[in-house]
Amino acid sequence: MPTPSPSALPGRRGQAARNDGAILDAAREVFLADPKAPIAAVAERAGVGISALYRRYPGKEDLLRKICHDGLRRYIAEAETALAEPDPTTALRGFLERVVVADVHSLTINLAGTFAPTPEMDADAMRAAELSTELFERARPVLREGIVVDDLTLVLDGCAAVRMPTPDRTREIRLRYVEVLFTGLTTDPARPLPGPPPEARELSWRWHDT
Amino acid sequence: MPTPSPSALPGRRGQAARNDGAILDAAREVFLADPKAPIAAVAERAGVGISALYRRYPGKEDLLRKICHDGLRRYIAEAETALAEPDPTTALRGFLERVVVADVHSLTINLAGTFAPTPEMDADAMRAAELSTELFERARPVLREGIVVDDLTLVLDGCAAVRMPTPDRTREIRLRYVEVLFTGLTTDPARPLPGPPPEARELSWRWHDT
DNA sequence: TCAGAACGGAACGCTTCGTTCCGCTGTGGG
DNA sequence: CCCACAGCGGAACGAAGCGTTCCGTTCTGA
Repeated sequence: MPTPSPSALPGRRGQAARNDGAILDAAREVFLADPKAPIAAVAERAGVGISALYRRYPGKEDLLRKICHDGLRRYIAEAETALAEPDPTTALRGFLERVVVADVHSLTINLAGTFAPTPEMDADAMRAAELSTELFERARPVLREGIVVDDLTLVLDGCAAVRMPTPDRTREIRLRYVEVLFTGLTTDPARPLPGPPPEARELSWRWHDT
Repeated sequence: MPTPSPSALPGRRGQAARNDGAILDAAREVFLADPKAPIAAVAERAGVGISALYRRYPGKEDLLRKICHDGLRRYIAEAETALAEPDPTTALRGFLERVVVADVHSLTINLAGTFAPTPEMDADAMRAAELSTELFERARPVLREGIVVDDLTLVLDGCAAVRMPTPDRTREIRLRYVEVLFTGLTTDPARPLPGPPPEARELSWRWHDT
């Protein structure tokens, strides 16, 4: 964020600025593939030494937090983008697709519990919940009866679980999956939905170590 | 399987027979909650010492294999049960529901790669694939155009990813999820399914260490 | 020219975990 | 009525993995 210039300035400073980005990219990829990956794997993928990591972050947990918080912000941004779309159905579908493609939810799920959330993250999480709810409420008329906001979380959980040999293929298949799920959400057969719907309380348990 | 009597015979022999079952149950629960759980956690949950485990299985991998193979056999049994059902739609839906409730797929997914499959397991896996295919082909007329057998695996992947604070609640929510997915699979909107469908080759990669 | 920012990577110490081992106990066949 | 031993509990061991620190090196920008 406070990086003066993205990447193009020369010399040692430029190298350092480029490393900033490389480390974050590497961390996202590595921790997405394996949430328990060693920090050395991140350094290797970024093409830097371990000390380049520790120069920027006091410890592993801080890096994890950063990655996760960035994901949360991305989620919020996508929700805001979706709310600018006039048609509620298109808005919700597009939102789900973009969140799935950005792989934001995988981060949230896999990294939950591995670090202590900051108050700022709690605030952002609350905002994310508000935006999701608004998106959901707008689309409610086209949704199957009985579906609740927190069902969206489960849908994203399910999509995040789909894994293919390559990241590109994973994206393709997840979009296919979103299509099936969205059809399921927006089609109302006679049959009622089974079981009590999920509640927010049941979904936040991941954040507190068992 | 070759256990002479389930649990009711007295004395040391009976205790041992009861431990057999307790260890398997504990292993299923523990490895379901955390595939990388230490073997000591299994012993503790079963209420036995570590040596009681090593008396029965040469090593951790063997226990993992056993649990997973049992799950695969359960899968086959459920598929055969489903094939006895005359109505193809009911058969497929019931099959998915039962596999999800039995949590068989979670085992397969989470434990894949942690042990070397035996030839017998390979054979059973092939048989499972055949049965799934037959179940799928029978139901094809009611399925959305473009859906393929291997999409079923993805559906099960997604359901297995849903986690709730308690096992009971997890089952309930997963069934809700199956309902939504099944509706998505059996409803055919005008829109075509995106992306190339999954292939078997893409789904078996989990079994070979990366 | 040179102080020091930035870095690479070896080394350290700690934790975790699979496996082994030893000593104890209850039992069932003789 | 015994006692050999199946069955077991859990401490102990050794290996492996990982987060973090530390030291030597390089290159820059004032």
